[in-house]
Amino acid sequence: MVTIKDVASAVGVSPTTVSNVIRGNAGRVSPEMIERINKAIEELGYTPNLSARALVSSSSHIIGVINHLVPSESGGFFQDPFHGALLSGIEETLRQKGYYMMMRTIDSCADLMSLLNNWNLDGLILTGIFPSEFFTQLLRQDTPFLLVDSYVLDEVPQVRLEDRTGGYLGVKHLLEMGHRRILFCGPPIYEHGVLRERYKGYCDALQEYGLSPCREDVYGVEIGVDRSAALGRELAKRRDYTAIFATADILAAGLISGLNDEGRHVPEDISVVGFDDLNIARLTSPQLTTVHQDVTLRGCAAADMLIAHIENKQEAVHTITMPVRLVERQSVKRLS
Amino acid sequence: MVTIKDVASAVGVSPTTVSNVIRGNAGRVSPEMIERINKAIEELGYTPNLSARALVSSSSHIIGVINHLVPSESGGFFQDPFHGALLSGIEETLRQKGYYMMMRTIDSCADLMSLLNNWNLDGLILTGIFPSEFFTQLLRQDTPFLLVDSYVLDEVPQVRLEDRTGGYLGVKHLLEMGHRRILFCGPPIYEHGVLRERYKGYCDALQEYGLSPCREDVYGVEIGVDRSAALGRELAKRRDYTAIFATADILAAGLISGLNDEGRHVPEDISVVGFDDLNIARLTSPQLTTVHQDVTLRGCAAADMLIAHIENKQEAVHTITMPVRLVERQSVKRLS
DNA sequence: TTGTAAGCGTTATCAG
DNA sequence: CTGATAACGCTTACAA
Repeated sequence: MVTIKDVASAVGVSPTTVSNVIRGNAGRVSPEMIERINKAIEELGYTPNLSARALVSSSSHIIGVINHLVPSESGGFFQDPFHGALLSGIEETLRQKGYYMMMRTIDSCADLMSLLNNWNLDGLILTGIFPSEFFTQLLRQDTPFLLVDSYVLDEVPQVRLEDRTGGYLGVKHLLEMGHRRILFCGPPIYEHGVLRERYKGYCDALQEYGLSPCREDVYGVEIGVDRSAALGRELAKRRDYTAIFATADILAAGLISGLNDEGRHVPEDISVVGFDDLNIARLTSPQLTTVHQDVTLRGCAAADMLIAHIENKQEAVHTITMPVRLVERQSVKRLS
Repeated sequence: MVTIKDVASAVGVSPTTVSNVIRGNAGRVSPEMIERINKAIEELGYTPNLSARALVSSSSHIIGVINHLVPSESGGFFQDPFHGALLSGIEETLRQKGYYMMMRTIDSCADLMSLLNNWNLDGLILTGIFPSEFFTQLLRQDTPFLLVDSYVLDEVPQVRLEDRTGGYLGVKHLLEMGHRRILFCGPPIYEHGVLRERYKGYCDALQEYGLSPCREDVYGVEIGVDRSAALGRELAKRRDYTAIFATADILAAGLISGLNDEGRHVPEDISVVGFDDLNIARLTSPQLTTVHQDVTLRGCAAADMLIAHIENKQEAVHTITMPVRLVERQSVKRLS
């Protein structure tokens, strides 16, 4: 391991000077010296020891990307293609801006706090569902953090989506295609949060057509292939509706599969609209009509926003909202 | 930030003693002292600064999980559900064994070497495709590393799969169901590696039935929805085969979708066998008959094996091979 | 059983 | 423009 000292003695200067040229502390050192030192750095293959830097500067340039472990769906986090797309954006942006990404699932708030202190994390991106205890604790300290796709209170910094509009667009499309009885399927609805908003959009659209939502048209189902397929089989029994609005493509795909198992076909018998427009929306047969969001871009936005907070706490924004749009494919049938 | 010193002075002992009880260096300190110190640690909310520890012990307990960035498929790494499942296993195991996971895509070998030194990484897990230059460089230094699902030389430590058997099982199943002309679709075949093995299995099975493989039955296609669907549309034109063996479920799903676009249905017109048995295998219609592997378990195995290398370089194994089996679902039709 | 002191590689302060 | 020197929080000989 070659250190600053090695470089210094190779060139015949003090460690301080080497440090200054490394950290771009220009002005403070002569051009020819910079030249010589850079050459030595190159030749010796010097790489800064970031642990040491973190120690002395109490800033690690490490961002924690955290998922709260829900026991019922162990590993589900990574399996969900939504998170893959999100991570892709987060990782790329962090890397380009000179940050490192430490990924971890956690059980408890204490876990998270330990992690934070263990590594002097510069910031935190939280994905998934967190009990509000986490936020009260996090808000009480000063490491910036931010939520993506959590079901969450307004006070917390986050990258949001036009969820209500999304719900509205998906359901309105079904209504325009002649459907009148439309089921709403998504993870259990929380008081605040994404799903609540999408549900409101669902209601908005129904209302616009003079319809009113009813309890037995709303189904709660956890994200996951097995459970959504099971729900699909269950829904195959009902004959009093013609369409389903699902709050995630992965759910929609499972539903289609379950319906199929029971001989109900999409879109001939039942029309389905999804949400997200992930790759899988084009892998199902029929391809899924869905509400599009740019998940990867959302990851980028999250990372950008967090870094803005870290580097310049003043002017950084607290919340941003990303747009949605409807993408028509093959899973909706026009009723004559 | 509360440090060892704070704990020490709170209890009225030296930092060394505190350090000893923290690091479980028992024997060296009296029971009642241990008691008092632990109490103080608890009360003050002490958390070890791992940067400092890494600095002094030149071991960080951080494992780098690395993907080589192939420009043509930016972000593809994360999108691929295979990697999601893999990561899930890796993360869980690392965490349980007290390691931290730093994820990063890299452009070049130099990038990787910098990362390694920057953080004193204790080990490396590589996923994806790497030029052999990487391996020669990595083998030349002494941080343990390991490959999962790369297309790779034998000398490198890795978690393998019964790829040849997998190819054999999938194709044999098609043969048993009466198919005689079977296409092979996968990413471009390299001289060594996973796909080569699967292809050998394909040949094995054909040979067993007195058939011989021919060049025009082998298709190369990069992993990705668009490209595999496009290939599906292309394959819809050929009428001289009845079945396809795809080396990944995600490919199989794309193919089915593309075939569908052109009015060729699975399994009525064409039978398809996939590989991996990811969640999506149950989301396609028809559900995919596929060669199963336990991807998450493979991630666990990889992490376990790497840690064994790190903590006990002697007895750790160099390579392990995980089993496969065929899972029959609905994408293969029996020819009368 | 406990304490002292040096040192890991870096940055920051201040003096030359 | 350059260089001592201290400090970051921790571990580890070695000493008491």
